[in-house]
Amino acid sequence: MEIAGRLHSAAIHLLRRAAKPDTLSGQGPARLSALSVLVFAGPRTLGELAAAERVKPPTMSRIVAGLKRSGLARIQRDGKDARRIRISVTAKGERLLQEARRRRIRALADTLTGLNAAALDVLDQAATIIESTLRRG
Amino acid sequence: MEIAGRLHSAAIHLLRRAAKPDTLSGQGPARLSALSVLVFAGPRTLGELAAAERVKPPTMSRIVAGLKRSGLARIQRDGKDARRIRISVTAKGERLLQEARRRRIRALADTLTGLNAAALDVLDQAATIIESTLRRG
DNA sequence: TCCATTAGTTAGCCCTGCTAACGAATTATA
DNA sequence: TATAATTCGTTAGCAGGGCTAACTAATGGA
Repeated sequence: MEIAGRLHSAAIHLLRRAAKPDTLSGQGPARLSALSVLVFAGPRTLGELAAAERVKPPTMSRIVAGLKRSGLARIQRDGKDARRIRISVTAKGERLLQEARRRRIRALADTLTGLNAAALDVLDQAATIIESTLRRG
Repeated sequence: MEIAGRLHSAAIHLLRRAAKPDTLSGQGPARLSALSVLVFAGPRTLGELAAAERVKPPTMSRIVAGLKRSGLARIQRDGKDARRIRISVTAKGERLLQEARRRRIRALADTLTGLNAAALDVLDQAATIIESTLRRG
């Protein structure tokens, strides 16, 4: 319980710090997050994207509509199952995500510089543990 | 540099998970966060609350209106400066906040229960590193 | 064939962020 | 002192992001 409380607090403060430069991309956090799934995990159906982001299909439907409207993702029909749609990132989308990511890294770099290799390793491991734990849960 | 991005992603997903039980309170995250400021830092004016939460005054104005409508906060006129309003938490508000906080931490703790001692130690250290680093930056 | 299931969309609700524009109160200044 | 500038908060209106309910279309099984 104690670790959970401190982790929660740390996550909140970390995100507040990191959220600022993301607004420069002109895209909200949900779109950037969905875009990063497409970039790092490849094309996905809407249901898969919704599950990965832990939101309901109608929510993801609107997020994807926004990405498409902004030219960051494209929609293709699935040949085998006409109910499914295949969502993939465009060159513009990949560029925008990488730029947003670079800005975010730079913002955090200012606060993370000064940490030694051991401390960075701890953060790296923590990120891995959190992601895998949440993926299982 | 890779670490910052992964940490950001982990924090997003962690908070998204922890936010789930908060919906049981019937209040959104912004209201709960503002309420916690009132509980732990005492009564504040609207401008002070907005600054503490890093949102603009119109946003905080609506959040406070919601808290008042739900009977979680009360508004008093400032005797010295009639432009200012003094916002304080009610007994109901304090009760609701503590319950929501307990639920949130518990939900997070539940997802961490499958982890071994070494993994928990990594998360503990990571929380410490993040908090102290952000406090300095 | 007919019907249940599945995938995605649409409509409509609420919350939360913003800017612009406003009214009221205070403070500074001519 | 009268007036102008500033400050505090609110209102209006926009967009994003979450949800449920209800719908269409396609699939697949009985």
